[in-house]
Amino acid sequence: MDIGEVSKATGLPASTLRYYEEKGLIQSYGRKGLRRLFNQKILERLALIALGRRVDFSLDEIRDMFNTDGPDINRALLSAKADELDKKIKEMTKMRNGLRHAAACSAPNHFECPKFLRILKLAGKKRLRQRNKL
Amino acid sequence: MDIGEVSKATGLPASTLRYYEEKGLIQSYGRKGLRRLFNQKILERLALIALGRRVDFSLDEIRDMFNTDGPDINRALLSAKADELDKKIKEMTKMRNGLRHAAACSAPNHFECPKFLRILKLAGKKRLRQRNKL
DNA sequence: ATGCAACTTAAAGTCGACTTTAGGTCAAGT
DNA sequence: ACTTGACCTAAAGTCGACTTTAAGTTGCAT
Repeated sequence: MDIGEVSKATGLPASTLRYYEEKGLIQSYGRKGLRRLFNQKILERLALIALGRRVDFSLDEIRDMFNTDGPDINRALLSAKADELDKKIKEMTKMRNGLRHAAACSAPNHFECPKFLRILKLAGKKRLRQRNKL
Repeated sequence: MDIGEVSKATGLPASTLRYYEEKGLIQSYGRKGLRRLFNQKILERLALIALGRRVDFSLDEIRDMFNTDGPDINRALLSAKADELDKKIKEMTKMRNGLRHAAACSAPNHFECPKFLRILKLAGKKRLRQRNKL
């Protein structure tokens, strides 16, 4: 298939496909005249790249994950990436819960609502509490 | 507190704080000469901004979420953001599971391993199966 | 054989989120 | 009074991920 077909199939502009090739994320299997030729499995790879982008991997990271040279290095990289995702999933979950509360909350400034802040685990400690029991 | 203290307390460079002020994400309560003066609660707000950034909100989005003018508009925005996060959490979970498998998988090309692709729900359908039962 | 839509390249431009630079001001310690 | 380090502003620069532009080439339908 030529670049236009890949573009149509994926929704990505041809310029993006050329850019991805230049960066080493995809390859064409040859040319017809000047024109790049891609085979079917590019579509799967592009879907994978799109998913990677959605979960905030950089193009360089994605390219590295495709590189199967050092198998252990790759394994470690994948693991590290999984850990990173795990951390982010937790933060996003916390934030989502906070936002759900804020959207339902009657307080006029969500962002000072103690419940909201507690959900986000921001500033739980009351500072300046006068005359603390000693 | 002056900008240097805020910077020390948060780890953010002063230039970033000025930039955030310029963009309307934070305010100083006044000046001493030229120098901005911030009060304590800036720290909480900056922590919130940092969390927002971590979960991929843009500065404009964060600023909008702080704006409590149209209470319903704000509510709708928060809800929409929560939905968006939910969607992303699901994608990230899928990707994390895929990566965990890939890191443990014996196959040399993780990215063509059918199990991996199935976890990511990419390309489940075998195309070109010859002589299909009619 | 001709036309032209779809391709090609290299280089410049854009956008968000900052950072860096250049040149200036000033509060506070000696 | 003087120095100096921390602040100030406006403007330019950087980085990643593309997009746009300008100028050229070519497969294919007529």
